[in-house]
This record gives sequence, structure tokens and C-alpha cells, in this order.
Amino acid sequence: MDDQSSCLVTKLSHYITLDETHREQLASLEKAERDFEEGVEIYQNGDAARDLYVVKRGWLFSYTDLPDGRRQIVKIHHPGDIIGFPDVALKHMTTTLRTSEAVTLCPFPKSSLDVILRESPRLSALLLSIGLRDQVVFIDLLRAMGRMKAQERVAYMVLDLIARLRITNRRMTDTIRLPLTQSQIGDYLGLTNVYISRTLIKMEEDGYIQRIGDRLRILREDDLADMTDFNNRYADMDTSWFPEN
Amino acid sequence: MDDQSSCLVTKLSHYITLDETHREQLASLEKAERDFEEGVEIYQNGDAARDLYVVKRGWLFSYTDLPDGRRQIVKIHHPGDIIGFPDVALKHMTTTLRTSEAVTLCPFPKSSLDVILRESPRLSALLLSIGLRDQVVFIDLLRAMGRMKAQERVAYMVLDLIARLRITNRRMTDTIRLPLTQSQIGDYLGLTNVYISRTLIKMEEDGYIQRIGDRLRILREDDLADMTDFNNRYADMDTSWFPEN
DNA sequence: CGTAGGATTGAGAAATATCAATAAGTGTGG
DNA sequence: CCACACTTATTGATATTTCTCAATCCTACG
Repeated sequence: MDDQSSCLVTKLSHYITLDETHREQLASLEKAERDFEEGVEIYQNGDAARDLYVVKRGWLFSYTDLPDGRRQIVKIHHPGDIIGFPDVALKHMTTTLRTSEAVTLCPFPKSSLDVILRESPRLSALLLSIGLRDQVVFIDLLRAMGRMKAQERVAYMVLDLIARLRITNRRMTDTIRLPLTQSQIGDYLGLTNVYISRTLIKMEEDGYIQRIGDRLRILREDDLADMTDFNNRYADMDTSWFPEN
Repeated sequence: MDDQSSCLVTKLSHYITLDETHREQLASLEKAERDFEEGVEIYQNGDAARDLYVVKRGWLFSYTDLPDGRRQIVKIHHPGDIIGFPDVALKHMTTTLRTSEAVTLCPFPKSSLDVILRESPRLSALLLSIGLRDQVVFIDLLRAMGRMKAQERVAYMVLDLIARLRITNRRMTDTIRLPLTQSQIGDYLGLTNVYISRTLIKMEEDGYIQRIGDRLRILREDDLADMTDFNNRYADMDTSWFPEN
């Protein structure tokens, strides 16, 4: 597998400059990429934690269910994301992974981390930082779920999605594709599909957003950011303390 | 500073066996320990992210506020915890740290991580795993906040606290001290102080818990675990893939 | 013994859920 | 290109959960 097609190299290059050695190390970790249809489950809560995945194409999400059927979607995954990282710490997967549309994933085994930790302190620092930054992002989401009203939560979700898409796509405009049903948005934000419907309608009436098919246009991004006291964690990473190589 | 008094060594020994080299590496990282009174703020949201702290004694919590004053407590810290780890990834602290009672902390600089990453792949793997496991814990809390009712959230909080206290204190009974006001519990669970009061009374009436001063006795732990579909993440860490040294 | 912070209680209001019906899309087979 | 089946979105009516505000009660402590 050459550098061109290594998902990990692409992902990590967004944060630090990788030299040739790093690129080779990373590229060697990956297994062959795999395609999946829309609406399939790739692994389930409770499966042995074995592989990680880098998303090459398409959207997916991870969720957990309560015994009575209530569902919480925990993370929405985009191209460039590493899926399954938190579960590295545990013996079993803690979520179920499901595709929102057709996707391509690059799997690599959890044991690859061992290689990285032994061979490159710098890459290790980067992986650690990505994990910890994701933790901050979860804390932000927690704040939204604990203390924000429906409209603010929707605003937060949209801003977070845009900020993340802009990591890999610099000239993102104000319009995003949102391949999620309102039930799924509700499961992500701790609300019902019905209330998501009403909230989106209200936000459109108030001129915050505009909906065109499965696309969403942000009309007053600054106002939404104020409303949610939004911080772009993806732009604030501190790589200054990383070891040299 | 000898091993006896190194907070980090004590903390990390709960997970893997540390040889003499590891112990020395870790002990050398720590600065002198510091005491703080009850009700003081040790650092604030927005401060430069410079130090981490290991808790030697006492309870504290981290929180963030919304501009209009709504507050979300994000983490309750006990003896043995590492505080400020997620902020390592960023240039600034994302929360404010406040004591619930008199505490003793062992600070060590963020730059110590550089040393660990360069010198010990095994310790690096452990730190990474602790960070990632904490992420899973946040995901569990997110699920509670998004999809559980007040009583279930309280149950979840109590079970999580007990599980954590049992890491360091093996023969923990069914009774814990809870040095938090009902307003703080509310800020943690995304509810109001008033509703916490009513919920605790209800749970006591139903025989789930018993309150004696600032102590809480769990009467039907299994039922509470069923109610919240509780998983003890602290007992399920996978250290099998860690590098040798 | 007075005071202050915390807990409890009551009444009413707001936010969100639930249930059920209808409308609007969307893809498929003919 | 049409008609059917199916999923998704919207709407209305009502129920539930939780919040808000204000009063009162406790309890620890100077």
C-alpha cells in the first residue's frame, strides 16, 4: 500500500508534518480497505475489541441502546475520523457501528498501536492528543445535553459538524449535507423525532438555517455560535510539546 | 521524593506492575504537593494548560458555565484521579477546578508526558488507555443524560461513584460519603436542586438508598444496576496488548 | 442564640414526550 | 412514466417530566 492511499497518513497529516519514516510506519499498519452498504452494522456492542477503522468515504454513527429500546447515538463519523479508538482501552466494544450511507473504511488492528508506541514517541503523542481532544469534545456535548434547550442543542450539533468537516475540507461553504433522519438527530441530541421536526421548523422560520432536501444551509453562524457559546476544539490543538520523532 | 509518596506511582500501580525504573521515572516528574481549602478554585476555564494534578486527598469537581449562568459539572474527582488530562491536547483549560472540601494535590507539568512518551512505551500505553477509558466513561454519562430520567441518572451517578471508589479501596462497603450539595448534584446530572431533592426523597421511600447526614447507603445495588444497565468500565481495562517496557 | 447556607415543600408554568393521523418523499416493479 | 409500498416528516391534541419561584424548615456554626 503506498502513501497515496493510506488513510492514516492522510488523517494524521492534518495535525503534524510526517517524515518518510512515519509514513512508512503508518502505511504498513493498514489492512485492505473495505466497502459497506447503507444501513448495515459493522460491529456490535459487546464484540471483542480488535480493529480500529479510518473512514475514507461516507458517514456512519455509533450508538448504544438501553434495554427498553431507548437509543443514544454517541458519535457521528465522517471521512478522516478514527472509529473505535475509545474501545482500545477495553476488552469489548461499547457501541454499535452503523452506516448512514455507502462507506469505505480502512481497518487496522489494535495491536498496531503497540508498534507506534515503541517506535515513534511523536506519533504516540499525536494519537494521545487526538484521544484527549475527543474527550474534550464529548465534554462539550455533555454540557449541551445537560444544560441546553432543544434549539441550542441543534445549533451546537450543526456547528460541531461544520467545524469537523472544515478540518479536512478547508473551503467548506455554509452548506452541509446531512444524511441523517430526524429520529437519528433526536437520538443524538436526547430528543424525539417529533420535537426535532418542530425545532428545525422553528429555526428555519427564525432564519437561522435553511433546509434544501438533505442539505442544510447555515444562515447566521455567528448567532448560533453565541447561542451555544461554541468553541472550535479542532482548531486549538497544542502540538508544541510533542517529542521530536 | 521517594516512592512511598509518589502519587503517580500509586495511581498507576493499580493497573500494571511497575518496575524500579518506571517508579523512578514517574517519581522524578512530580513537583511538591500542595494543600487547598474547601470551596476554592484552583484553575479557571481559559487559563494556560500547564500542569496536571493527581489527587492525594479530598474531593473536587470540574465545571463549565454557559454565559447566562447555567452550570455543568463535568467530572467529580477523587483521590487517585488525574485532573486536567483532557486539556493536555489543547492550549487552554476548558473547565474550572473547584474543591468540595480540603484537598491535597500532586502537580506535575504537562511536559512530563514528553519524557514518558520517549522513555517508556509501556507507561505511554497505560496513559493512553486511561485517557481512552475515561472517554468511554463520558460516553456512558452522555447516554445517561440523553436518555435517562432523573431517578435513573441519580442511580447511575451513585453506581459510578461507588465503582470508582472501589478501584483504590477494595473493601468499600455499601456506604459512601457524598460531600456535594444538591445543587451540585443537579449541575452534574443536568437537573435542578429542587428536583434532586424530590428524586432523592422518592428513592429513599422506594428503598433504593438511605441518607444519613452526608452519607449515602446503597440498599439495592443490583436493582439500581439493572435500572441503568450499568457497566463497570473500571474493571474491564485491557492491558494485554501493552508493550513490554 | 442568631444567622446563613442548604434542604424541603407547594403551586403553577414551561419544555418535551407520546400517540395518532396525515402528508410528503423515495424507490421499485411493471 | 405510473402506481404501490414504505419510510420519513409534519401536525394536532394531550400527557409527563422537569423547572421556576417563593416560602419555610433545618442544621451547623460562630
